[in-house]
Amino acid sequence: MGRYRVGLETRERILSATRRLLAEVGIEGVTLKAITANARVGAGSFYNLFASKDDAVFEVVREAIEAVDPDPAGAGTDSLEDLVDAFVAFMTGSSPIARIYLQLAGRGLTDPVIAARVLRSHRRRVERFADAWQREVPELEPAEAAARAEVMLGALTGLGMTALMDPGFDMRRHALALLPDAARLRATG
Amino acid sequence: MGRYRVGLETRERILSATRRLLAEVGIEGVTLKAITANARVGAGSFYNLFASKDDAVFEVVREAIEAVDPDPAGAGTDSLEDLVDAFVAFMTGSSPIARIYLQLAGRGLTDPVIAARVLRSHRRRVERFADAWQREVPELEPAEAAARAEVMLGALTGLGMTALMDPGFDMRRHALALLPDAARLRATG
DNA sequence: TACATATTGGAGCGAGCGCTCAAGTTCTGC
DNA sequence: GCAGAACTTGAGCGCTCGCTCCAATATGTA
Repeated sequence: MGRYRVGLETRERILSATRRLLAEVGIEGVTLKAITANARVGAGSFYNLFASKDDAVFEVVREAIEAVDPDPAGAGTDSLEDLVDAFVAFMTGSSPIARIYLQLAGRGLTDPVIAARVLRSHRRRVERFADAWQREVPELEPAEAAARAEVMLGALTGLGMTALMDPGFDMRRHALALLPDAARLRATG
Repeated sequence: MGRYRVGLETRERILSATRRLLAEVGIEGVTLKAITANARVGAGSFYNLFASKDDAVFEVVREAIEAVDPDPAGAGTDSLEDLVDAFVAFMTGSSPIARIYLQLAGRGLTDPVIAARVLRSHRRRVERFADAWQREVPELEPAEAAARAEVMLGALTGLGMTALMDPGFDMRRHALALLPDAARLRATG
């Protein structure tokens, strides 16, 4: 499976086509026919290199998440409004990863394996937000900071869904309302 | 569509079969064949009563949501905490339809037809929440009440997703944090 | 060069999908 | 009890799906 030069190149073309299609039509819209047509490859070539369609899809999603994940060093210097802005940009920006992420989360509602993966990345993000809350409002109990982070992320996720369905939706405006007064003033100032 | 007694009964049998199947096998598992076999009805009868398969699915979801409505008549008597409690009950209660609702919303991220339907019901709900905000805090500008309703519903949706993936998640606790102080005190007694 | 192995395209398989349609049956109001 | 609307059936249409198969060809190795 991909031992000769041409084979590896074909593999890359297939992954690239899958990536492009995931971005354009989402997880359910990705068909084998679309992938092979887009990669200009026969179905036989595809199955010479991948065990199944899902095999290719998971590989692309894995790579995409990895590319976005980094948490650069986790230095802990990001403010609450930084995090909110980053999340809004993630949802409303040009990158299609957000849509895929939410569709994956939707699958997680019935697929325990996917649910575990989604929850893990969710928890990591809640921690980041909780830390930022603590820095913003130092007198907060840690549990209270965590609770506020949870609510904030929930709201951002929900607002993101609306934003992705309704292009006219001003996600940033609503998202900023989630900030404590001081941070909101800084952000809108 | 469903004007004679038998027709209405058939309609109920179909909805009941759809409800049962949605609960048992999830949204992907519900096929027309399964519905009609389960309801002991020909495909033609189905299409005499429903415009499409999705039509029946939406109806089931709509009814499930309505079932937890604290003010089905729209009398304008529901408080903010009533609405939040109803949403939490819908998400965390015994009915498996909440899962279906969120999966439908997920499909709306790439399917414009579904997106339109989801957004329509979303807007209706935002209005209900906005009215309740207005009643709770009369000095609020209408636009501000609408904005708070939007954020609140976004948060409830996002928290619902977490709750459905993580059985240990205390959705109600986090949801109540979204209420204004007076209402929160009333709700937590 | 000779040969094994990897890679290729694409016709086509079998299954399953949502949905249509023509024909016959049942119900209701008058 | 009759007209006509509402209801019913289920074979089957047209389509798409993931995937298989295999002869032809390209590639790397000795």
